[in-house]
Amino acid sequence: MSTRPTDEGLALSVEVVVFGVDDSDLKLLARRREGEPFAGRWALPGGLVGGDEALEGAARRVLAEAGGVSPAYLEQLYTFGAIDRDPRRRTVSVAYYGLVRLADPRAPASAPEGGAAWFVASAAPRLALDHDEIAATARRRLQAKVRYEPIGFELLPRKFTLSQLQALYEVILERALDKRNFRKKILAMDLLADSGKVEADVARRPARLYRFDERRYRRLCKQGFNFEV
Amino acid sequence: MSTRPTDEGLALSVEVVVFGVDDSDLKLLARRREGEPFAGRWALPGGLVGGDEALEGAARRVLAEAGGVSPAYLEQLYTFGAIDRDPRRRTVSVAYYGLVRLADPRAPASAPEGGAAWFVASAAPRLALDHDEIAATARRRLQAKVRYEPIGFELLPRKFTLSQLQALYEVILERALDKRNFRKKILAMDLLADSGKVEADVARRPARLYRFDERRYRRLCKQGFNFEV
DNA sequence: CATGCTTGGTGTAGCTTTTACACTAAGGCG
DNA sequence: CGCCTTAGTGTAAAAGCTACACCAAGCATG
Repeated sequence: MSTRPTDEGLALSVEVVVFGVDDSDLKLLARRREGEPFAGRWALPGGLVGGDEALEGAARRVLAEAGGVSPAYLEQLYTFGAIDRDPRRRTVSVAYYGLVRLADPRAPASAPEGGAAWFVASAAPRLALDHDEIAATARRRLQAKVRYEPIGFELLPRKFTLSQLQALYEVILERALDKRNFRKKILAMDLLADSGKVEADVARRPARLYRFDERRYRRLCKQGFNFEV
Repeated sequence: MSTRPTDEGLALSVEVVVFGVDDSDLKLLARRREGEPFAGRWALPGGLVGGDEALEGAARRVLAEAGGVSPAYLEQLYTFGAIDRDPRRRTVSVAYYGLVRLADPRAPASAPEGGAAWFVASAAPRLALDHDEIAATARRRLQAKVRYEPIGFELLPRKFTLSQLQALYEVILERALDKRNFRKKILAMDLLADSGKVEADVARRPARLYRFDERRYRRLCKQGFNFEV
């Protein structure tokens, strides 16, 4: 029965798995490690939690530092605490996962700052420590959660077409969806507001642009509505 | 940007929410706090994580210490880290939740050891610190999870009747279920093995006793089967 | 300016799943 | 032997899901 006190060398950190969607790929943010061990290897953004810092605050801070990213959605994922997950010292890591709008002009997809880079999630390099496991857990969680909570919208620009939305779900869920059924279902939920506008600068029939109506969503939720795709 | 190093007074603990079902109530294990602050108040079993101790191991240890309980199911719930959640010092707490078979003769429902006691979950006393919030989170998680993973069986004796199972789901989900539809659905999944036996010592028509067939469940899962109630 | 190329946008029929609902069966008890 | 209690069973209507194919609109090209 192990009762060595906590402080004897136990460290607490956060790691953050950030997803974005660019065109038709689910992307993942990684950065090169600066410190030992595994300096120079790719890893998730992360770092120690300050003694007077909230956990989610620490997650946002490490993201701001690594890549200058500010996620539209951020949720605690799981806490990884295997005894030997870090070779230096016992480190317990609270993992978060987040979503960012890559298509937004404000978050240039290709060039995050500070040694960070976006990878297609299914073709990312191996990450240091147990970060591959953390990323895989985040991916499964995203896949599950996107089906019963409308968090997918956080990955699109504010105004989007139904085709963009469908493509997004197809990328995350890794399977094709029927166009008519998808549109029927989404529109029937009455969560999208028609912006009245259409796409510009496309060499084909332009599509209508919709917005996710968060007020209406919250109102419906109170009445027992359940999002599901 | 807060970067005080982790060790400056940051403590890591586990807290465990244990559920059991006795007759027709969902019960919750609590114990009286020994140390300050809030000595003598009811709280969740919990304690500091040893420097060389796994998180789940710590959860099992504190349960063994408080009440002598050994849960049939145990899962990490969430990590609570609000800066002021413990008045003494910054404490980050990894919460777990677990299920025990109260109806089992081996786990006497009424008399756990060591200052611990079972409470009907909806009528438990106020718990110290943020433990009410932790317990509420666990309850929501159990409610969600029981619907798409067959963990409810961990709360019943090994052999059980369909009425017991239905009553269990009604208690956890807090709503009535239709008897015929429930039986149809559960039996159609082909996860229960008829034990061939029936209840004894009941003053009415005795019901068939079933067992949950875990081998078959795992086999079906590999074929893409999804439990759902 | 006509043609073609590309993606947008729409309805229906069959099938599966879910819901609602009420009576007989079996055993112990008095 | 009659009564009490819970066990155990089927069906019909409604809702939801799946599969599937063609015309529309705008731009580009010759």
